Amino acid sequence: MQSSKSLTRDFFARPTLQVARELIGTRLVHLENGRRIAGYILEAEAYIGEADQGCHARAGRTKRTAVMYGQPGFTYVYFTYGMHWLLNLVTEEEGFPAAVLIRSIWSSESVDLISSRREGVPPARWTDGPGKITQAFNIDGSLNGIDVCAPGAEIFLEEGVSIPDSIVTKTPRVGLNSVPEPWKSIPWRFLTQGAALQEILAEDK
DNA sequence: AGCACGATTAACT
DNA sequence: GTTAATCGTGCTC
Repeated sequence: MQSSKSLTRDFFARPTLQVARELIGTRLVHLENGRRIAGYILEAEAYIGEADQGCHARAGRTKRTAVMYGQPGFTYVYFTYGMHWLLNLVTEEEGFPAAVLIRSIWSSESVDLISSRREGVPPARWTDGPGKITQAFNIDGSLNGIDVCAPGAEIFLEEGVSIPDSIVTKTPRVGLNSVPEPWKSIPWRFLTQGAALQEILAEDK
């Protein structure tokens, strides 16, 4: 049974680890020319404050990181490796820089459009990486710093399915190869997978 | 002004 | 397992 209730600012104005965990199972929606492109978030990572040496805010407030210092519930979309856009959602109170990186999604709406943007790729690989998500959902820097809690927002989140703790795994974050400990290994990545998850998704028709 | 590198991906051996 | 692609950002000179 699908719920269409949108996540409000209160959801994002909380500790980042809690937001990252609870985003698992919610639906990300990109309203593109009025058409819904959507899917269930399966993997997310927390980036928390200037002390976190894996977080971009370790460099302090710059033009790029400014949005992380702003209100929770805004997008932080940045460009990396010269070719990929990555989508984050800003968390915690205004003034404290933190965000959640959306790393993996199970595509559920406008799959024909997603398929065409991921030509030759099997469905399970359409959106199983942060750069793949933005490619499939057509998200880029023009959508940086938008309020996902505003009525009619182009990007927003909806209550989706309930994912029990028994099928949520916590691991170190991915790709922080030159980040010092303890930040490199701290388990701030949340993901869900497996047969039990597939059953939950299959029942949400 | 120059430089090293990255919250990645796809295509290799 | 390794590596190229490709460019904005932040740091150093």
